[in-house]
Amino acid sequence: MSEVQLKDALDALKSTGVRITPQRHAILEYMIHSTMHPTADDIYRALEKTFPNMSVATVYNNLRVFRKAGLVKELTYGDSSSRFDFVTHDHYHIICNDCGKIVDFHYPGLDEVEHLASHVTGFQVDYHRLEIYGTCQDCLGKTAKAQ
Amino acid sequence: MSEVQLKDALDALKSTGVRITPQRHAILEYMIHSTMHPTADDIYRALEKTFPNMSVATVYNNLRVFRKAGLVKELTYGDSSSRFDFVTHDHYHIICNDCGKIVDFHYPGLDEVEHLASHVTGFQVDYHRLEIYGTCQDCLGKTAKAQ
DNA sequence: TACACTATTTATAACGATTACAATGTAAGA
DNA sequence: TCTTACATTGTAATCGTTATAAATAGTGTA
Repeated sequence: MSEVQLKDALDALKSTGVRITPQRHAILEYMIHSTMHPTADDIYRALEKTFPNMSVATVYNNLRVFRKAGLVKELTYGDSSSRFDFVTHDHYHIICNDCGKIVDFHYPGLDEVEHLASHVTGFQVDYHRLEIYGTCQDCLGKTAKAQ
Repeated sequence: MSEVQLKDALDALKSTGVRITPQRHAILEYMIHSTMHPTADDIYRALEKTFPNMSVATVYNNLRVFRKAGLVKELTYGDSSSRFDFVTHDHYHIICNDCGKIVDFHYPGLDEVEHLASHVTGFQVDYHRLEIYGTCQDCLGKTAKAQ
């Protein structure tokens, strides 16, 4: 399943004339298999055993390449560092304000909001971004115990 | 109208035991009268004529004070620096990918999305964030001319 | 008014994420 | 093989933001 995703991603890259280096292969593979939404540093640290002298710059460079190819989305939240999300199908994120966990969920596209916004502001709409914030069950349980 | 907003904000601050310094007054006033969504640096540069030796730290400190008091929202987008938005009533933002302009628009709350997300993930939902991206009319006009 | 206490501002140094740059390495095509 | 273009590496630089310590100003009390 994720093997197919990896193969598709590599094919997509190759078809746009991007070389598949071992580092790129490893970064993509890591992103696809990772259920969380890693930061550049997460990726760097996860791969430094396999690539002892890979540079952080390489991670950033390639994340940019993947982003331009549409394979990866950059998530910018309040905290300092960006998180990166392998693009599978459209989904939204719900984020725990206690522990920072990010969980995916699906919802039919919010076309109506886009239409209204476009109508009211005169903008040509390209896309939107939606996130929900709250507290996950683990953290709810923890605070309940602590009392 | 905005005078009332300013007075309300100052009262709200005073009631929580925060001192109203000239700098705080000026920052709040600037934010209320500004139609755009300024960065900390925008505020700093706008006020350095009136307060020639105000520090950038003062701007950041007070934005944090205002944020904790619920007077101001911090908007974190992909670009480097945060933007700050004086909280009037609930509204969403539509953002131009060309020039970065941010325009407000209203839309009835997306309760349904929150409910579904809560149901599917088990989170206790607090709030959500939605932004729409596209191109504003000015920039649409410019590219049309350029062709 | 004088004093002590606390909040606030200021100036500057430090931090951390990200990017720029130059040098080196590596792959593909003639 | 030679050439050329692309990738990686290591490091320095950048930039937004925060921490810190000293100076300043406000508040309450005697």
